[in-house]
Amino acid sequence: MDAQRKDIHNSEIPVLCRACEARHRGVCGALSPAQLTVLSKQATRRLVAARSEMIGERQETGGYANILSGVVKLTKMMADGRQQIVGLQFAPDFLGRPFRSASDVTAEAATDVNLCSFPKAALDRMIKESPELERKLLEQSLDELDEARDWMLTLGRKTAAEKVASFLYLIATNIDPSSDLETARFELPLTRSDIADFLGLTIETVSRQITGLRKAGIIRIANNRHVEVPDLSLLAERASI
Amino acid sequence: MDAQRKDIHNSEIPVLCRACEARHRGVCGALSPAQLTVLSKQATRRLVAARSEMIGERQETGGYANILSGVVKLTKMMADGRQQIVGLQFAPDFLGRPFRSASDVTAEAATDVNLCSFPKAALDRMIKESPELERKLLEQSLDELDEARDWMLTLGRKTAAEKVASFLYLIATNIDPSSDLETARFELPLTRSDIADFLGLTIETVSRQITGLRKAGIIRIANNRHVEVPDLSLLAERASI
DNA sequence: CGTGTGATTGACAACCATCAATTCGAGTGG
DNA sequence: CCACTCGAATTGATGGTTGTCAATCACACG
Repeated sequence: MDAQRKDIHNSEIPVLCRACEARHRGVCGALSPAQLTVLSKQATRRLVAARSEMIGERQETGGYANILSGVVKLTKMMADGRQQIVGLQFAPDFLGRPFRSASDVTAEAATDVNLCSFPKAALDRMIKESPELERKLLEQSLDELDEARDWMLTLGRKTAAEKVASFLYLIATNIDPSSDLETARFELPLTRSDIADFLGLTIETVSRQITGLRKAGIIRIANNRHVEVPDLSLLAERASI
Repeated sequence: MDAQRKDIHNSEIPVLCRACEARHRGVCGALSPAQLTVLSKQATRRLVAARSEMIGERQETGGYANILSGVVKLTKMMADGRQQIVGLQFAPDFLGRPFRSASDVTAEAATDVNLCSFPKAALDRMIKESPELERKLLEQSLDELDEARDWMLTLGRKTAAEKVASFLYLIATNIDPSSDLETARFELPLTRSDIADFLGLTIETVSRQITGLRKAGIIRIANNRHVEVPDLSLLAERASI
């Protein structure tokens, strides 16, 4: 254990991790090269197809994972089938929950998702050893809390038009690769049905609001999924942000 | 044996802390008697009157505090005045945020609130020294995240009637001292206006739904604030929980 | 008694959900 | 290549839930 820490090779980053974003912006940034080496030996890369549930990634047979690419939606469902998306996670977010969870959330791949996943035990051990890692987890959960609360305002107090604009703005600022802060261009990671479940609306209302934004020139759409926003500030205005 | 140890060392617990619930269920449970002593010397007890903002307790001149009694509401407001309560905190919750906050939340006393507050620097130092404390903070923030997500389902997918029932159920299970899990009896900590802001409704709708529950015999109300719930399971049913 | 704040109740309108029909796009097979 | 199918998305017509505006009530306080 301590011998490993002092290993003369400990400045070498494991191959698997070298190009990984999680090492910079994600939780792995809290790990030493030696710890990364230990963890990477137990890590497996997995591709999860869009629309498949990732139970087993979370609660029960709990494992943890970093999102390498793609979008994961966290959903809650009522007994009668009503559904609400309570969170979206993007690369390089960390998936999975230390300790028990009071509430039941289902994780599902919204798009094809690449994961780097670890056995629960391995990471739990590492959490105990490394306060830095725990700090990172605390920071991510505080960020998620902020996001959840921002969205509560959207759900509780915004009109359908504002909700849809808010959603597009959220996606634009989270996925767009070009992101010059003026314009955006991206593929929607969610279906209309997903968007409705995220916004607490119906698919018909979502569709009508999107049409409204398109006719107003705020957005352009091709193939139902490809979106262009010529002026993000106009979109933000529609979202009342 | 552990209980015995606790009793023996009880004499080392600072006077201020002896009867404090935060030592058992709150973050102070993570501190050693020595740490408690250090912290308690810098702690001050404060009474905050209902309806007064507790800015200064959070972000800017940030301090931290434990809630000893009362209810604190966390609110967000839009530029045009629309408002949403994004969280309620009860004793012995911890108030305040380590690190910076991405979003702006205002804390306000819903009822008269008793606080045990510390200077930011003192607790920040202690966080660095004590992984246990950081762990407690992580656990509380994960709990808050669960609560926020539960509430997102309520905000996005429940009807006005279900929302009001959900709210009453939430309060009943958080405040009622008798709490025999069958019946409940309590003082509402929020005004109708607060309830509306919590549920994403108007005060009129809240009032109508409360009247509906009263006429259906699910609840009894006196003085606008005193509520009795003869059968909590009936209330849960109305809330679709 | 008046005044003020919070809560209730009523009448009406608006927004969004529901139900239904149509269009669009991507596969599939004749 | 076209016809067919299937799911997703759009569009339209209508109704219901909830918001808005307004009046009244209840209670506390000067």
